Amino acid sequence: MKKLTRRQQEVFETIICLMKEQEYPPTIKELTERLGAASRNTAVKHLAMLDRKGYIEWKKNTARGIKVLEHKGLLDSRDEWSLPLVGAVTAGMPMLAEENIERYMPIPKYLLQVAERHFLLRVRGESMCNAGILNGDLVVVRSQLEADIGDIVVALLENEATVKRLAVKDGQRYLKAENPAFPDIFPGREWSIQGKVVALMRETVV
Amino acid sequence: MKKLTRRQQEVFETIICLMKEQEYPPTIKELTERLGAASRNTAVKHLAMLDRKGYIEWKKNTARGIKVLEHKGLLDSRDEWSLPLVGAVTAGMPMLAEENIERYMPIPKYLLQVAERHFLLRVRGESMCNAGILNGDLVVVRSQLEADIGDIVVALLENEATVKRLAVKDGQRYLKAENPAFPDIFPGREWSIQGKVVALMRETVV
DNA sequence: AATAAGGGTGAATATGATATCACCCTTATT
DNA sequence: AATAAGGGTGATATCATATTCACCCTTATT
Repeated sequence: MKKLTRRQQEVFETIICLMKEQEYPPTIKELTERLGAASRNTAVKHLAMLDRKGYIEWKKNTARGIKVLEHKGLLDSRDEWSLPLVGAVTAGMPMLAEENIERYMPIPKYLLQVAERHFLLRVRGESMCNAGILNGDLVVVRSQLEADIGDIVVALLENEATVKRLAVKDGQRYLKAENPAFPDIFPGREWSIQGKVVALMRETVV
Repeated sequence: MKKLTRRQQEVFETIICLMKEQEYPPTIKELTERLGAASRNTAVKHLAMLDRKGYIEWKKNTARGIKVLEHKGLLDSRDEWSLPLVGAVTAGMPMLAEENIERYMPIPKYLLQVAERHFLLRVRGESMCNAGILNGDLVVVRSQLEADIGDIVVALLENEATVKRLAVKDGQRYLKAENPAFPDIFPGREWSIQGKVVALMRETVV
């Protein structure tokens, strides 16, 4: 991408700034004023240049027709997915039924490739602390009914969801707690894998 | 918030849809067309209603003057901060100098209250694994030169940054590794606290 | 039967926003 | 000395957009 002059950089940042303030792009008039310029043509020329250099997309004859293009992460819009935070995990087929969804939370895109078939779960308890998963952590789960040995999974036993590592002993699969104080679980009758933990977020209480 | 009629819900979703397509709000004309209505006044009336019911903010005499307000997480925009990912941590005053910043990454707002004085750091090594911080984790650090005993801090010793827990023994502060295999560090001559770890993100390699 | 509210039409009007012209200044580059 | 490029001014023409008015239909509610 072609480099910007100091002034062009300034104009570019002003656009981003105005977009964050208003939630939509500025008009040429607004931009002119914020730049402290007297003539709108000043803004017009800069927009044309920023468009030519690939920093924005400028649609002609369109009010606020400015689209800021990705620029080394300076612009963060559209870099997130919206995933459902699941409260109660239930056994009935549609785990993501309306009632189970507490709210939607934005998750950075770099934590997962696609948004489909993912949901969030708040971890309760210390049974996985040796795997770096603490009480209160928010885990991103990919919804799937199978998993590989060694994966950290969300399993459903008797209407209760639990996060454990999938392990095998004597040819039998079981759920291994990553904390010696907690027992491993050798599931009895009915149990199922609901998904695999693919990412994690922790907010420290300050 | 007042409930929407079926049609109003439809209009509302159409607006969000158009915003995602274009990256800026639609004009009344565009909205009218997308709704399949013949008269712009149809769109105008709906906009007025959505504004009155608190779903949007509609600025008069303004092209594309539509702001979609928060609606149970359906709209995820602007829920993130853009923080610098620091590569090399250096001793020279401006830790956040241009050269040190690898890139900017969007961080969900709920992980921290304000964006000011925060940066990101990629954790290397296993010395903090008992505190739930693993190799490769991305920690969100609040930039501060002091910290309380028990805080997990980013410390700078001899031009190297390290993440440890701040502890005290015999009245002397030291850096405690949360992994018995790693030694605690009793800093010698020059060392400093650069910040406090306030959040964490982990992306599991799938 | 009368009324209110949601939803819609069509056209005139006002105004906000964009496009473009000619022209100016300064600083490098050739 | 000539030229090109960045940066800027001011005015005008044109277009896109928003606003408003009068009027229509349907479905509940009173």
